[in-house]
Amino acid sequence: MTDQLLAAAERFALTLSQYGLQRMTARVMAALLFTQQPTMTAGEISEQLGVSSGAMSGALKTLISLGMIEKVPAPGSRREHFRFRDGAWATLMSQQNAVLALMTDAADDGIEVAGEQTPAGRRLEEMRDFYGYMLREMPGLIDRWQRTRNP
Amino acid sequence: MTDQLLAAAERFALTLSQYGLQRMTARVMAALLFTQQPTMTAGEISEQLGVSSGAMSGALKTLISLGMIEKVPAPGSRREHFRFRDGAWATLMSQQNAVLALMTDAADDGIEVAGEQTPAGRRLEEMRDFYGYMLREMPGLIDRWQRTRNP
DNA sequence: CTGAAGTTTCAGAGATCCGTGAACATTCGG
DNA sequence: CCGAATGTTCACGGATCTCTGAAACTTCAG
Repeated sequence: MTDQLLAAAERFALTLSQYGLQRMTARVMAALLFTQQPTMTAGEISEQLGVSSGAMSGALKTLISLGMIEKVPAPGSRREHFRFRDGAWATLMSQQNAVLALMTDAADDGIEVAGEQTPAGRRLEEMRDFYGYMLREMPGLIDRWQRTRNP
Repeated sequence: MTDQLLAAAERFALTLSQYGLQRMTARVMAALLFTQQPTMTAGEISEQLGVSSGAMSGALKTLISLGMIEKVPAPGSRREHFRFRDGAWATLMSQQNAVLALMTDAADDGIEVAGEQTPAGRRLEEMRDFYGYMLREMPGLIDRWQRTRNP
């Protein structure tokens, strides 16, 4: 693993962490994305990043729950191996749908309290309509991408 | 403004802040979204939320730069009035395109360093392809929504 | 069954982030 | 112009979040 590749990985992690992802989670994701090995063990990652095994455990758990990485059934001797999942990015984007649904619901709640024919009600209706639209359209969009991959 | 509406606003702000938005920014956004007035002044918002004017200034600046709210040219007497912008949500979603572009670029960088015919290169190609696809599709998606609004 | 390697959990230290409050700047009515 | 009302900036302190380190737990080879 060249220094240049390591540097690119860290740069990427830094960017991600500016967009809401925890720093350690971003670094671990980057490590698994940029490594030339097919998989890495928790120990390898924590050594490469120079962080404790405790931090590893947390970050790996998060990434698994996000559907970005997966445990690999240990080929032979050692312990847990991890790898970046095929289709991880599409999975990540799909999970945004939950957020869209949340926004739609929040708007509905607000409309109920505010009343439809009020300033707040009208504002909330625009919000509900927009997120409702996105919620209907996104799954198809992602689906179409997946179909171009696996025809 | 009923207590019930205020409560719904705070609940909404809390949700937003769990998804990356700063707490204060989320609360101010919620106040302007849920108010029954057409506009609010900075003073009105900070009083309603019980926070300092300093915090207001920062939050309002952020929301303006995000394209979520706008200054209203002061109808008559007082100072700055603010209101939630028409089409704010679509604007917000459009700004995500910058993130998509960033991800695409990061992948390109990585591929250049890693080489195409390597494990890292192939992983990064999937990433580049996915974000490239989203980047091409999103503007049209949002455009179509805007066209249904203003035919 | 035993012990070593690996992993998870968690309390607390350290770092980071955010809002306050006050000083400074700006704007507009008079 | 002047000055009162409003807006902005920023250093500081408190709140929050994150990582470490160590102890407990798990798993597996022998």
